[in-house]
Amino acid sequence: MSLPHAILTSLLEKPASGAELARRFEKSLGYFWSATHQQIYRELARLEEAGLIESSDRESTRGRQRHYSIRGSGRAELEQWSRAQEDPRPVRDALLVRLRAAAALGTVEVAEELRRHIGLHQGQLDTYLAIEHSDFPDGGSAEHPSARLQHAVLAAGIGYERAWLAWARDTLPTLPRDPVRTG
Amino acid sequence: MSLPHAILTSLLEKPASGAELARRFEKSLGYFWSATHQQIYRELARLEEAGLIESSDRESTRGRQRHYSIRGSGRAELEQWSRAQEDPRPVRDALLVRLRAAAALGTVEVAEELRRHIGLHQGQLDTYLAIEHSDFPDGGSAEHPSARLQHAVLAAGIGYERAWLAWARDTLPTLPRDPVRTG
DNA sequence: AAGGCCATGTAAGTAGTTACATGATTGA
DNA sequence: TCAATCATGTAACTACTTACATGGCCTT
Repeated sequence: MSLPHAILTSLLEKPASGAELARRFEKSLGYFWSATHQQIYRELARLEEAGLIESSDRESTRGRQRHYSIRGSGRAELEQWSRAQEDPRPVRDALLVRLRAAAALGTVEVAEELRRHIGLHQGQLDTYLAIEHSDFPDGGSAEHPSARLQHAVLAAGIGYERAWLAWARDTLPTLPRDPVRTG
Repeated sequence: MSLPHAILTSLLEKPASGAELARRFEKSLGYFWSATHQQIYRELARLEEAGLIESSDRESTRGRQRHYSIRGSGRAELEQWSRAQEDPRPVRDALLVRLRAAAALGTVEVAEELRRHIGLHQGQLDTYLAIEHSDFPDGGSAEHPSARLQHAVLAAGIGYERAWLAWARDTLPTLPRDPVRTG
């Protein structure tokens, strides 16, 4: 149940339209809780219905921008949720399922796909590092508490990608050789 | 779309009943692709309908055990899927959303909950390490290809938990102090 | 005024979760 | 024999995905 709370958080940081929220999810929030614009619009409608947020235009306005901001009850809901206990959900990684399938089948070539994923994860890591460089240039010592938390969230993403890449680079050379290519 | 393929993989390793599959998901497969028994039974019905697996008892047998095994077409489907390209899904971590919410709210105590999660992740890591110790005692040098892949999958889980714990232990001391407790 | 783009939205389908129900087996 | 447990299953709901639709605005 994190999507509504992610939206409330983003609106608390700054009021926005649905499309603007979708853009924020694309480039920051979505790194650890992704959402499509369809999910966002639906959730905004629910949150407004529940009285946790309010918009400039109460009726359905197709095509016209509609600005949302958080209400007091929304902030209260967010405080309560952020204090609650909630266990971590287990990881889901389809690539690991495929590796295990390959192990069971005994014949399948997986090195190529693993290399492709290494490229994708490296790209994600580079993105995180670029954000860190631009948003937290001073290395983290002198930040005030809220910036520290934001930095910590980013650091989690960086740590995850680095661990993934380290694992993949350890694993790759242990795999059966793939067919030699000409050239 | 990994659940049916995870089930096919498990049945390829060894035929099983639904409950036995649920137990396997509990203690190994589920570490990177979890599933409840309800999902498993539903998926088994679909896979049998599609002709990819077969069971001892064709009719609905409430209460009585029903053994499934994979058919040739199921193995073919699994081979095709394990060869396919499929991009990684973005990470979803509700705790990071809560940290970001706490940063935006400015007042919320998060250290306690972070410590609780450290305990949970440490427990998961210990579980993985125990499995590694019992299933791959020789350190990984002399394993044959299929065992190497299985070991690699386990190593991914270990690497993930270690990275998470390292991040959390770096982050914890940077958080605002929580109320001093008596005693 | 027409074409392209942007913002908002609808619809349908799939996946995952939570709560509950029923028949079989076991063992006190 | 009856309570506990196990195996299988149903139902309802929520979350997420994919495909498509509509209205407004901007540019030419």
